[in-house]
Amino acid sequence: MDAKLDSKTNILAAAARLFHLQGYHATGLNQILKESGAPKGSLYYYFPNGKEQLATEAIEQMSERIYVEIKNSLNNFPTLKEGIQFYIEKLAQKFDKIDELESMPIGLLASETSLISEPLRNTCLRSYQKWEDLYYQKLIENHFDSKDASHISVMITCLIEGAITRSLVSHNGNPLREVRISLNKLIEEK
Amino acid sequence: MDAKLDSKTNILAAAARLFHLQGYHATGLNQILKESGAPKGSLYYYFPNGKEQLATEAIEQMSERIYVEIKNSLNNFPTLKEGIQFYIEKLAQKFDKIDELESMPIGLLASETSLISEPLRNTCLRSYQKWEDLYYQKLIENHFDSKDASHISVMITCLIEGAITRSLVSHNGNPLREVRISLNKLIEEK
DNA sequence: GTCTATAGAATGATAGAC
DNA sequence: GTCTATCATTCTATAGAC
Repeated sequence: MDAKLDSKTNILAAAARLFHLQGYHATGLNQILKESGAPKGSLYYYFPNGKEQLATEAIEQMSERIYVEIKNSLNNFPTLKEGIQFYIEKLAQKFDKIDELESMPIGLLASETSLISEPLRNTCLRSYQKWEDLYYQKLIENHFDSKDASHISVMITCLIEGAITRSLVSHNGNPLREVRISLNKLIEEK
Repeated sequence: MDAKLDSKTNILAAAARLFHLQGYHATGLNQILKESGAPKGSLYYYFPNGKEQLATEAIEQMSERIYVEIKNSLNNFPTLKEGIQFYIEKLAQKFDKIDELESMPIGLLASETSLISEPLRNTCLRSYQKWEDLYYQKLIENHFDSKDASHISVMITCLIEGAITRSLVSHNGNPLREVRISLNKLIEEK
């Protein structure tokens, strides 16, 4: 039973890593299978809808991982302002050593697939909304009104995704740090 | 002579459109040729370094087009604050009718290629820096000090790129409009 | 149920005819 | 110089052996 589960787990783990690092179209099923050690038949046994299903589940897994990471970051501090600073600094550090980068949020996959696959677009949309809800709830706790809270939540997603792209091109986490500073101005204490 | 130039021009125009809409790996050379009407031999005659060279020149062309668009937007207004609002609103409108979208800035290509091609990464980096220099110069004109101006310039790039991704996933330009509002707060008058 | 072998199409690239 | 025909490779997906 463990072996069975491991096969599916291994395929999904390899897929998640490669999809988020290289993108949807740059990642072949053969590469995923080679890295996971599983044969091709297993992939279509566990993921009968092929590449699209594999990508959907990979995004969901990554989404959940980031959700937990954000949640933990926010829980360490009384305000969103402080928590988000901590989270972004951790993110920035990943981009300083670009060679060791082994995962990043879903922006690349979202951009690649939003125009060609409704299931993948919806998965990405739900991910963003789940993260934004974490920000939103924390802002409500911090006595922001609902309208401001929901505005700032979307802003944070945009800022982080854009800064990730910009950091990737710069080969360092400095753009993320610029964003971190700006968020201080954007999230005014109530 | 016109025919010669047209062949190269047509290939590049089709490539620029498809690369920016679909991404680097999702766009095949055959698709580019089919859309441009040119035969495959011509592509390798005009772009001997193949797909990578074609993408480089496509990004440079798109970069220049956006540069002019930003420049014109800023020239219409006395302050960066007002000019950038105008530019972003124009951008947002493109995402409201997602089916008619026929080009968007370079974020997707940048994310796809920054880890696998130094020439493409450098082309993207130069594009971002050229746009940021427009913002920077306008801010200096508006009497911002150099440090603030350079910080805000990078911020704007990150915000716009992130909001484009977010708008793509939402299938409307609202995230871009949220960003537009926030920029009012982030660019404080001096 | 697990996996091998392969189909069928598309990819980027090239050689060589005209 | 311009373009056609084809290369080897890789892609996703499937049929069928065990």
